[in-house]
Order: sequence, then structure tokens, then C-alpha cells
Amino acid sequence: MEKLFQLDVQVRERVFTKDPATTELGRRIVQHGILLIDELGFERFTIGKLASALGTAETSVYRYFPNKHRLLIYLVDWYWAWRELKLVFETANIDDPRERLVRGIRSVTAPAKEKGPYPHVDLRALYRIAVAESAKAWLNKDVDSGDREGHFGSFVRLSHRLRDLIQGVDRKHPYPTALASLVIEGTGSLSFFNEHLPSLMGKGARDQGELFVHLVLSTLNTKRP
Amino acid sequence: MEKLFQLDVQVRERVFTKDPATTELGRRIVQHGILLIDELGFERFTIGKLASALGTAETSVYRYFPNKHRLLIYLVDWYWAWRELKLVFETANIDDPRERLVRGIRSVTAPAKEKGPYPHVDLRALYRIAVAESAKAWLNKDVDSGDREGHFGSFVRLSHRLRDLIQGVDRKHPYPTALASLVIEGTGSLSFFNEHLPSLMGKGARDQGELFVHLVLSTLNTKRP
DNA sequence: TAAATGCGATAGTGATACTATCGCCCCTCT
DNA sequence: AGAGGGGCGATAGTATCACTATCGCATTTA
Repeated sequence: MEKLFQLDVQVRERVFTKDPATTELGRRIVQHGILLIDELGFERFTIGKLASALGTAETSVYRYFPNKHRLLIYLVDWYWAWRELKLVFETANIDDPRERLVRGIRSVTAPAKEKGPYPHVDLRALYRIAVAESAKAWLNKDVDSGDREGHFGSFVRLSHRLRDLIQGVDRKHPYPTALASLVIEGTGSLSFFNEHLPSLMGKGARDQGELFVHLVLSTLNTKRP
Repeated sequence: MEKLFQLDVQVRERVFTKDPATTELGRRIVQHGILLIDELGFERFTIGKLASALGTAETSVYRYFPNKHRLLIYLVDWYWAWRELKLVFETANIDDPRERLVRGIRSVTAPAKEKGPYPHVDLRALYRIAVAESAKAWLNKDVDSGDREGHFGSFVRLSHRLRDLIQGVDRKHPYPTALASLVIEGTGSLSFFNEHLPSLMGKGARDQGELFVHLVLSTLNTKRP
């Protein structure tokens, strides 16, 4: 299964100038890009610092990504593609729609707890980036053209898969798509609050899986078991 | 009532070097800061452009805010303070807890539709800033010290007020604080998706007030009327 | 062997977030 | 009326950084 994960996660969209997955330097850019952005935060992260960490020149990095922001988009898209794959695996072969949905919500809201099987991707660092930086991928004035070019495709696909799980339980829910997007985006926000603004979280809400399972199930037109 | 609004909204915390509310230049910095950030987005916005728009020098702006990021924090905090005041007004004198909660959710999720009564604050522009930029106020490595200095105090107070309304209906809800924060933060995210990434929203979810009323009420342990 | 590809190195440009400093003007206090 | 101070505008300067242009070397490919 780990091999399958490794083979299948990829950034389909043209967010790069040259596909970093195809060369050793490209993979090292991704690997150390993750570590540096996690360590410094996206604002303090610079291409120059990344080049230094790699022992190369800035120009070499610019061969793969046209700018710093596109590197972030690449990492974030990779992350959502990984979550999509994880969701597909973790809901496979489950026939009961309700059970599928519960597993799906738990999958989508679960933090990454291990470095994972990808040699050049530290999943825990990437998870922290997703929590703290992923909104910056779209919160800017280029969001519309970025959307047109498919920069957020993995996030959209993930959201639609969760929507399908919701509709599998309640075909008449009035807001399945918005609810799915809220769960995925909201779990990141609450993770951040939990870590940095705990007064926004109260007590007993540390397990967001249960929070969102509770939230979604209770809005559905269906009896509880 | 408008006068009261005008008198009462203020940034209590020490996010500024010199209180911009106390001088004419300070108010013009706030006024044109809102307009420019709304127009350019926070990344493309610069202190130099703001100074040009004001017909003054950069150094004059730096007398009020130590850096560009603090100006954003000021505007965002002002915004949440306004929303808090609005929430207090719009739930005043309502005795039925359920009705209070519904009004509170509608208040907190309602977009700003008019420029409003504050001469140096265009509420519609500020609302757009809150949707597109407010997360950047805390999504950075200074969030912990910023929290300690109370930079997010208005947001926290607003969230706690909504939490109190939730608990007024269901005293035993397991996650009242997290749910309140999710509603407030989530309505911004969904507004942004609605505008820029509509495939994340589906159809029929344009009125977020109803979406969140539906969502919150159905999680509460209480009978619907 | 020739060509292409990938990489590293140097140099440079324009923007921009600040900082330091100075002198003017107006208001207030005496 | 004169002195002092606060607020303001203006100039100058620094360090960082995103990005571009160009070249030459080495390794792989044809």
C-alpha cells in the first residue's frame, strides 16, 4: 500500500515550470522547501535560503518554479492530492453509506502523525504547512486565474468526494458541497486555533474528528443508530 | 444608534504606535488604508503607495503603525469589534434563547451591504478585507506573541459571545466554543469560495445565514419549534 | 563525435520594508 | 509676545529579496 501511495500522489496541474518529481534536484527542492517553510513560515522563507540549504544557486530553483508562490501552491496541491488518495483508500470496500461518511470525515480531519513513506516528503511538516499556509495559496488577487489554470484542483476533488459521501447518506441535504468544503477548510482553522489561539477552542474539542462527525451527522435527515 | 456605533467601535489593544483615531492624519491613514488594501490586496499594498495616496511621506505612516502587518491587524481588529457591537445590538431585548441564537448567527454571518455611518471606514471594503485578508493577521510565526499582546481580542470576544448564545440554548453541547469559532471563521471562508471558487460551494448555498442557522440548530439538543 | 540537456556561478535590477535625521509650522503655555 | 513642544513633511540611506540575463561546464543522448 505504501508503494501505491508513493506512485499515485502527484501534482497533475501545471503549477511548475519543470516537473520537480522527475529529477533528483527537483525532489530535493520539494523536500527542503517543505522543511524550510515549516520552520520559517512562508513570509520569512526565501528562495535564496532554500538554495543555500540545497548547496545550489537561486537560478536552479527558478528552473522548477517560476516564483515562490507557485512552490507553495505545488506543495499545497500535493498535500490535498495525498489527502484525496487517503480518503479513497480509507473508505474503500465499506458498503454502509453512514459508515463510509464517518470514516471519510475521520480521514479528512485526521492530523498527519508520521513522516510517512515518501522519501522526499515529511508528511508531518507538510501537514503543519497545510494548516498554517494553505489558505495563502488562494487568498490573493491571482486566485481567479489560478483557479482557471487548475491550481486548486486537488482541493476541489477532495471536497467533491466528501460531498458525495454526504449525499450518499442524505440525498436531500440542502448544502452538501458547502458543508464538505466547510469541514475540510474548518478542520485546518480549528487545528491552528487549537495550537495558537486556544481560547477560541474551549475544552474537549481537541479531537476534531469527533467534532465534525457530530456536526455533520446531526445535520443529516436520517436516524442515528 | 448610528452615533452610538460610531462612538463605541474602537481598537482597545495596543496594536498601534500612536492611536490613529485621535488625529485627522491617523483617520485618513485608516480610511485610505482600507480602500487601498481592498483594491490591491495585502501583498501588493505598500506603505509607499498609501503615503502617495495621502499626499504625505512614508515616515508619517510609520508614526502610527510600526509596520504594514500591524496596520492589517488594526483594521481586522476594528472589524471584529464592529461585528461584536452589531451582535450585541441585534440580540438585545430578545428573551427566547433560541431566537437570540438565530439572530446572533444571522448577525455574525451577514455581509456588510452599505458603506455605513463611519466617515473614515467604508464597511463594504472592510468586509471584503475581512474575508480575503483577516486570516493573514494570525497565520504567521508571530501569532503567539500577538495573541499574548491581545491583538486578536475582538475576535475572541465575538466568538465567546456566540458561544454564550449557543449555551443559552443547549447548556450541554460538547463543543460550544469551537462551534462558535467555526461559524465565524467559516462564514468568511465560504464567502471567499462563493466569490472566487464557486465549485466549492454548489448551488443554493449563497445565503450563508441560513446554512449556518441550519447547521447549528441541528446539532443542539433541543426540539425544533 | 556532436548535440542537447541540466546545472552552477556571477552579475545585476527594481521594489520595498523599514530607519535616521532635520527643519518647519502651529498650537499652547507662560 | 515669546518660548517650547508636538506633529508633520522631506530627504537620504540600508538591507533584503524576488526575479532576470547570461555563460560555461559536465554529463547524457543521438
